[in-house]
Amino acid sequence: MDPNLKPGNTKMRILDATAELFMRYGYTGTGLKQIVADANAPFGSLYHHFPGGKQELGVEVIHRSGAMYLELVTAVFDAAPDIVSGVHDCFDGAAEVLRATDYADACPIETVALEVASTNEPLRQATAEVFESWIEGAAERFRTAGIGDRTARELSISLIALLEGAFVLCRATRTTEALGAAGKTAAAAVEAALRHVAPESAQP
Amino acid sequence: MDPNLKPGNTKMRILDATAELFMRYGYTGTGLKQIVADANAPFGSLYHHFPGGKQELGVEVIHRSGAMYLELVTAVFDAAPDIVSGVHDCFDGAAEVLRATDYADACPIETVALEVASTNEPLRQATAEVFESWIEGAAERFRTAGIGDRTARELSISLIALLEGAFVLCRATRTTEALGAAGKTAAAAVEAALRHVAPESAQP
DNA sequence: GTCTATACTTTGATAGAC
DNA sequence: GTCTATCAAAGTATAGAC
Repeated sequence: MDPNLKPGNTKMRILDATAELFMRYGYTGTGLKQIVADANAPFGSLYHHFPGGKQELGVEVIHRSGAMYLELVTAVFDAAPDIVSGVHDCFDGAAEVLRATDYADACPIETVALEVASTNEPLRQATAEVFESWIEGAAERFRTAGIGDRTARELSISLIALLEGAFVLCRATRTTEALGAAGKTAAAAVEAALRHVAPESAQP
Repeated sequence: MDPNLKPGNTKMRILDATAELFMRYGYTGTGLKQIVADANAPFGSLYHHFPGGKQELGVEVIHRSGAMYLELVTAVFDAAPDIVSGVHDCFDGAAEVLRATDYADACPIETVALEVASTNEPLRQATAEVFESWIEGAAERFRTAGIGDRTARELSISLIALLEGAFVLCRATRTTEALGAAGKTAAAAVEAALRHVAPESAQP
């Protein structure tokens, strides 16, 4: 880890503030002035730490948020007694966070991903890399549970799609109904995949 | 239908242009100047037809795009020999459109929904109404096939979440892999629900 | 109703003093 | 490295001639 990124650091505060603003207002909706205001940083230091301006800051925030979210989900799975419980915990936990933050904090990169997909190639690539890391992170876990390569990847993609799609519905409707329904479907999909695993290698 | 909305109409052209721009660049990323330019309309007529400015235009576009997309999906299902085929056709068709438009045209309101969820209440409400209409439209079809009320709604929500989530992944990665995986999971979920339907009332 | 010109604000970005 | 002042451009919105 970069030792220059101590908490309380100016650069660090800028990164954290940007991550939170991106989650709520998206990339285009977040102004640099609002970022430095929230980070209690002078305007000039933003361009000192990120000479590439908003885009460079955006790329760094995407990668950072993506890595943190992966860690978070990994921790939830590690704490769960089995994979299916882990899936439930993820969706339930997301619903809890969403409610607690007045339906503001869902996925840290989803909004940005959609905004930049057709307009900003470096940012688009950053979001793609994050999603790929999530997919492979989940797939690895499913393979360890004995699920075949191809199924593991398809299953991972489907779970992430269910989560991201539910985030859209929940934030729009200001309810957690969608996360509940999607969580059920996700758990069922994992159970179905585990049912096809040879019993001796199964780790439910 | 409002007879004033003939094709070629100024108002109509503004609505169409805005819908397309929202899909690619989102709400914040779309400027009014760009809208009137794409619609071949003078700037003043935008505020003549939409006195409420960008927000009023946005609400109308959301409702319009939502209704059109519902019609489109309904037509796909009606043309399919059975429900499971209909699900496959939807995901396959979406993938085809995405590829044909260089990964630009996915869901007409998803990006906007995420952008405005925490910032613009009238727009947020419009997106919520559209999603609710989609959910109930799908649920109605599943109930007709004999699936119970509660399951029909949960299934509908999950399918829409899978589709919206896959859109994010596909646009970010510029591949259609996610729509393929999500489509498989969606079809499997419908099949599982149909398996629990009493045989005499089943309409597969 | 159509269209042009313009007002006002905010945006991302830069220069340069300290 | 920190911080202030300012720039040019783009944003939404309005006024008013035709």
